[in-house]
Amino acid sequence: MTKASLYQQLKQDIRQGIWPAGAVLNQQKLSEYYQVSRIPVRDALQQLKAEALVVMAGKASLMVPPLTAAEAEELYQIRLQLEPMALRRAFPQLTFSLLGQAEDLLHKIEQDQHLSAADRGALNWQFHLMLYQASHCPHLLRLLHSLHQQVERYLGFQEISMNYAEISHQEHWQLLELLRAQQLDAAVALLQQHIQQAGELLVAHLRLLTK
Amino acid sequence: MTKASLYQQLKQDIRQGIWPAGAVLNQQKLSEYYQVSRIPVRDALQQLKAEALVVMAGKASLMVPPLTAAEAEELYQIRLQLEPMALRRAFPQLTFSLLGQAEDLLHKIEQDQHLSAADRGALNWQFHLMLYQASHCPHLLRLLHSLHQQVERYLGFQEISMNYAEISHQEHWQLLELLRAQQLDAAVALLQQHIQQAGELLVAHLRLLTK
DNA sequence: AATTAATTTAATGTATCCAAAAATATCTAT
DNA sequence: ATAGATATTTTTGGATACATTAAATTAATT
Repeated sequence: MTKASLYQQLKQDIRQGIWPAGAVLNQQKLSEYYQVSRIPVRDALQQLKAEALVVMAGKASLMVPPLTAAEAEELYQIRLQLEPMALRRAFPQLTFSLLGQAEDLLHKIEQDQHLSAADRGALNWQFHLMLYQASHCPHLLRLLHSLHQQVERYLGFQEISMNYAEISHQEHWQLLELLRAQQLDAAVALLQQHIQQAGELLVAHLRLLTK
Repeated sequence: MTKASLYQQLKQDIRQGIWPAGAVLNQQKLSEYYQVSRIPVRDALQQLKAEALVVMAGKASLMVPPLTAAEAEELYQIRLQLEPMALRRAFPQLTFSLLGQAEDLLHKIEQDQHLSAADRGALNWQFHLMLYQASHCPHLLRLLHSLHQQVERYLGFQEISMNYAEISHQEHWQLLELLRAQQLDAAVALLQQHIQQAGELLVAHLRLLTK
């Protein structure tokens, strides 16, 4: 288990609930669990902390942040501001090659019926990223990637991702069509609606759970 | 030199050009310079890397990222999307106490004529933050803070910060007035103009320098 | 009985040492 | 002389050991 992969592993394990929301992550436990010394654990935690995938709990300890409707709402609002921007900036440099690669991803999602929620989520994000990366805005892409990782923690709720998968998928095809037809404004409008809708669905669900 | 302060110190020293853009930061040099072992240096670098205040140079080495017009433009565009959002979300919870504290900051900037560019920048940001923090959006505030730190690296160009200081300051007073008068839309419009103008000034200056 | 102070326990922070990897310099062959 | 390969040096990554600080338990006092 090398350093970069420990970071990846920890992140994945947080997503998958091995270290659930609210769990306190101490270096010793983690170093025993992953069979490494505390040093790489610290490095990984430091990185995760900077991305807010773990947060301070008390004065020196770290924990997996709890899931709240308020946080989900905030994250989606930020995406709602930034993703349209990414699409607009990518648009002039979108090539048919990129659009084709994006289409390939959609086909892959359609064909593999037995995808886990996590895998489907990853592919969905790859689709979005494929479009955005033509923007050549490294900071923006980094931010969006980070936001998406935080949102991903909420997608453990199977009901949501299942309910959402179909609408979402259809809208992805529409998005591609609009981009092919050079209809930027319509594409952005669709994207906004797409994000807002997903956010509202998630928040509504979370509010039900916590009441 | 304790851990948290080493991180702060390094960040400040990068801002102040002790480690200039393009400089390769190796752990040994830093640990000698700051008279600590490599471990806290590594921690600090890891954190800075996650915030993109240092970037990979080659396969395993880190460097202070170069300053480019393209990056500055990107950072200001992101701010332009997020800060209006922060202000809108803060607005309903803005108290006269907060507005008063913001006003105090403006007075402080006015009175201390002999402020360094860095100190002035810090106070300016505190002013903005004072308004935004009522939004109670931790992620948004964290993002904005991070963006601001990156932008700060560009404010070493004295001409810019001087040229900009006066306009900026006047607009800050206007912003406060509009908020006191409950004119949210006008305040947001002013804020947008304020950010865009600052961004354009900076980018124009950078393009001149690199040509 | 409750609250605070003190002591113990546990966790984090740091230093030194060793191993692995990367960057650099050197050497050979064309 | 240059390109490639090899050896050397430098630098980063990781483990163990120690110091310091935070947390928890216990004891003492009101």
